[in-house]
Amino acid sequence: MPVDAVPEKLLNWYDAHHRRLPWRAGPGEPRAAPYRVWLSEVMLQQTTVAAVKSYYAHFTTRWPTVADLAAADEAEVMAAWAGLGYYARARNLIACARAVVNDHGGAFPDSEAGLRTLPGIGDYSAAAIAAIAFGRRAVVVDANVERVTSRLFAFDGPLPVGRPAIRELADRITPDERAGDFAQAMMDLGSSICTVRNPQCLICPLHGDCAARAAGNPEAYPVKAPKKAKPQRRGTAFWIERDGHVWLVRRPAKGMLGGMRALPTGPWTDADPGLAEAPAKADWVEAGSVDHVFTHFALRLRVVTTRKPAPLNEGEWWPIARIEEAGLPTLFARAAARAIAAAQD
DNA sequence: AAGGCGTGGGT
DNA sequence: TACCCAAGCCT
Repeated sequence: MPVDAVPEKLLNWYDAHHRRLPWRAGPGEPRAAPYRVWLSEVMLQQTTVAAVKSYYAHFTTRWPTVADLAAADEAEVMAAWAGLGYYARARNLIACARAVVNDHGGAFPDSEAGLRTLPGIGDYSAAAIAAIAFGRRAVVVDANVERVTSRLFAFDGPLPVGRPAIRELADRITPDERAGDFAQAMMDLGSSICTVRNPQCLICPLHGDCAARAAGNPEAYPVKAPKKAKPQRRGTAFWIERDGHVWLVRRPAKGMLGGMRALPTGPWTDADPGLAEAPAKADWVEAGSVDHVFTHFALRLRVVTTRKPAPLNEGEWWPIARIEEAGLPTLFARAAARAIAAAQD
């Protein structure tokens, strides 16, 4: 099926129907600032537009330039990221801002290769920023592009092995001009029309060009390798209270929820660890448990509380009335809510 | 290079 | 309900 007309059709559709998003250039503005494009792309990695919006607004208000972010207090940035997930992104965000200021004179590299060297910027983000912020011709491949492209060509090589081949197909339809708009058009199309389930082929601008549509099985693409089962793990969180304050720790920089404030916990294992590795000697009171699902395992976190702890180290007393300002990841925000609710029973 | 790494919305 | 999945990156 010939695809020569695909770029023009898609760009025409984009001109008429594209989403208005805070990080996109407004009318009369040719391109958004590289800092804003970069910030939005990092936030959008594996994350929905709806979830990103309020975080993007806060970050751009609190840190309007890359220099502001480079000079920011790390703990404040991590707390501002709390709830968005994939916290390595926040650590890399700070490292990247500092690299731009220290190694690139405060300006983002304007090429895909230059961007690719920065922390937290991989193949996708480098291509997206080069195309959207700098007008470069780059082949931008995210999950939307993989879905649209695999359907367009009825490409049935299973992911992730088939990924390089899909990139070749995407390269074939990427125009020399307006590659940034083309990429965003593919993503808008993927999010609104060429969806994972129930694609709206009847209103798709590429209806007549799509091999999967012609075959009547668009939902069959992309083909994916089977996924593994999620193990169930168990752990215990310790809510230690004194004079209206709770004891919080900071998790190690690497690993789950790395660098984030948290309630103390013991190890997360396949059996209930109980009170093993409690941070203090105390008479623990049950406060219930929280079930939380991560990318590669599910966790049942038992919450226990005390108001009379033995001495503690390496942590801080945080006012319970302002617990939402601690920047707890969602797991611990839920555990905290459980402890507070239990105290009122 | 396969697996670690969050969360919330949709079906 | 239980599952799927999202504008991926890093090691």
